[in-house]
Amino acid sequence: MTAADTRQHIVQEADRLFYEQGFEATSLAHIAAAVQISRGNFYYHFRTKDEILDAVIIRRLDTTRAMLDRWQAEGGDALDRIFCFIDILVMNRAKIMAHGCPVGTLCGELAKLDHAAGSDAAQLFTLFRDWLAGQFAALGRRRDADALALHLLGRTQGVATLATAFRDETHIDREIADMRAWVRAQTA
Amino acid sequence: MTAADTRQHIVQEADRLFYEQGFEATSLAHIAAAVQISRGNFYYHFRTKDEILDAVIIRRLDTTRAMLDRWQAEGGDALDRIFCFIDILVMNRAKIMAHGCPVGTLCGELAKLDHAAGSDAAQLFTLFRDWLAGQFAALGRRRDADALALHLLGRTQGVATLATAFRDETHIDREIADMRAWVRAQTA
DNA sequence: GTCTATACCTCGATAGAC
DNA sequence: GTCTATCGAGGTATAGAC
Repeated sequence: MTAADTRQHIVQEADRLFYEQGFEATSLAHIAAAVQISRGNFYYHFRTKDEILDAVIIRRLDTTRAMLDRWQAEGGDALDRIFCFIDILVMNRAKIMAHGCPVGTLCGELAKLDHAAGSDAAQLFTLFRDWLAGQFAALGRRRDADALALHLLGRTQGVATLATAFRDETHIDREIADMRAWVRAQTA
Repeated sequence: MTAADTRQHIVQEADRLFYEQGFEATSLAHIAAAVQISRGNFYYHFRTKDEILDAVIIRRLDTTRAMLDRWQAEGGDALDRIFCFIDILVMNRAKIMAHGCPVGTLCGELAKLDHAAGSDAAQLFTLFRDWLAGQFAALGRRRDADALALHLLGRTQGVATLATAFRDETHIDREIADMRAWVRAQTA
């Protein structure tokens, strides 16, 4: 096992645990157990717990960018691409009901902790915001593209928050259908 | 200082700190310092930290019920009352940008902690949900009142989440105006 | 590069004086 | 009813053997 492999493994498991349990509630012992290394070994790869958080955020930024690029390359029109975004809620429904949106809950937790990495985490939202604005611009809504992007982003966050609290699948399905109809209405 | 006074004071400060910093990040030492009592004295009033959480949730349920009752008694129509609900976002804007929605963030944190009190915290949402459904029913939307209530509740949660992440006042104002227009359109 | 052992701190919680 | 003193567990982080 090279150092890079172990490091990547740590970041991957930390990413999952930070999402499932929260950043503060996840101890280095949890991560070490998941990666099957000792707690001491951890400090060969990272100097502090905050450094892991930074690495996790960078990892999420990378995977998010890759996902958006993939959607962009898949050859549909802007409407199809916005539906890809909404489909995140469909595909991750179970996880969202259990742990919320990975982006929204991380930003929320870091805000409460008054953590310096809060602005880095918010860049994850910015990635979606700018990408969505690009799609709405392509649909001929260049003037209010950013407002439309924020609106849709906010709708997904609201659905995720209520999904966690109520675990009401009917509500999720209805809101998703409503969002799709709203998007279609923007272009018509 | 009677025991009831001290207890009430503890719950009041715990309520504030749980909102500002989160439940887990707030230690008994924080609360004791805010109330200006010793850590030991704490255990005369509560046996565990979880018991404080229960008391905080009950306090929030009580103050929320009182607020909804006040709105109901204030003598406007259902449309005015729904606007009172939306105005929470206006009046608590600064706090929401700093710490999010007190209900949404508590439910989210307790879900990640897999905490038994999570369902109690969700009752705070249920209070708003049922009250809003009553208003929509009064507006002649009895058949889909609950769906409309959940939709509006979700919208406010989305705004709160993005407000914390972006601290973008323009976005908050725009979404509030949009929500008001949406409510008006439901009754027309 | 990974380990064991451990330092040091803060946490929730308890005991007992006043 | 409030205090001081303290316990044991578990947190982050470090030292040094292998």
